[in-house]
Amino acid sequence: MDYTVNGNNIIVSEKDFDLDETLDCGQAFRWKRIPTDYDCTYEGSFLNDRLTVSQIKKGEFLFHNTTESDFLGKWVDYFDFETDYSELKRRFSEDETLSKACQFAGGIRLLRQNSWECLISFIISQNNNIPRIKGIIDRLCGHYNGEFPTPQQLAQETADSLSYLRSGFRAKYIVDASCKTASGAVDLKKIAEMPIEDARIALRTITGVGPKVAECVLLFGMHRTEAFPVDVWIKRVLEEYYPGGFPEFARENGGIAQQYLFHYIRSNS
DNA sequence: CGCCAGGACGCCC
DNA sequence: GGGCGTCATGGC
Repeated sequence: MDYTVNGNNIIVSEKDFDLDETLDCGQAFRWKRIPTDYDCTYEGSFLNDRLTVSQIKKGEFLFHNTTESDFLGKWVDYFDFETDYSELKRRFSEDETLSKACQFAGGIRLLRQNSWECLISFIISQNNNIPRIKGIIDRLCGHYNGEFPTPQQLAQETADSLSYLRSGFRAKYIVDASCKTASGAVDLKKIAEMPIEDARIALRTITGVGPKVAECVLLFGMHRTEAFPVDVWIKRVLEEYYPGGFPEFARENGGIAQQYLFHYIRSNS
């Protein structure tokens, strides 16, 4: 990744990055594509830091109204710019299917999101579709001045008081996750450092967090790249292309591989 | 109307 | 320990 300061903006050059593929692939739900003259532009936020970012052309990006210190201090980490995805994809390409998936959607990066926001987001995601997930999270943040509520704030709510979300049966899961996080019964910072099997067990003490949601929180919210969420699409990939098991060499970054495969199989079905 | 959506729970055997 | 109905909501 290279960058230059240009007035109030930062210009970023990174070939292993595509805005649509990264921000609209189902790993984050609070980015909105807005119409501009650029290839594409997204507005969104990480914690309470808002950002407008455009793709000027393939591999080149404009971070609007961003200081160099904010860029280096926040967005480099969020977009995982210090990880060499070329090297990752080179290693993945030893496998034929993964090689095709990397060529198909090679601009996906694994965002380093906030674990708490991820936990609530993926609880909402269960048995749901992406547009509706976004709508529910939008109503949730809209209720708190556009910012994502804290565990303490949400712990005061009940399934009834959350009815404005229209999140259905998931409301009681949101309340349980919030109470357990606010009370310290669930400590996301500690869970992030645990051996992964212990982390899975700890996350699943929350009602409404099963294998899939726990894996998503580990991968997207704690950057545990060995976490491997399996949904119906990935199950299909495993049955069709990996009857003998997922290749050992790719497992330490299985979650990133999973992102490429997920996008690949969905777009080609 | 039925079906499905990046699932989890409760109950059954 | 696997199989299956149920859980809200909304788009198609």
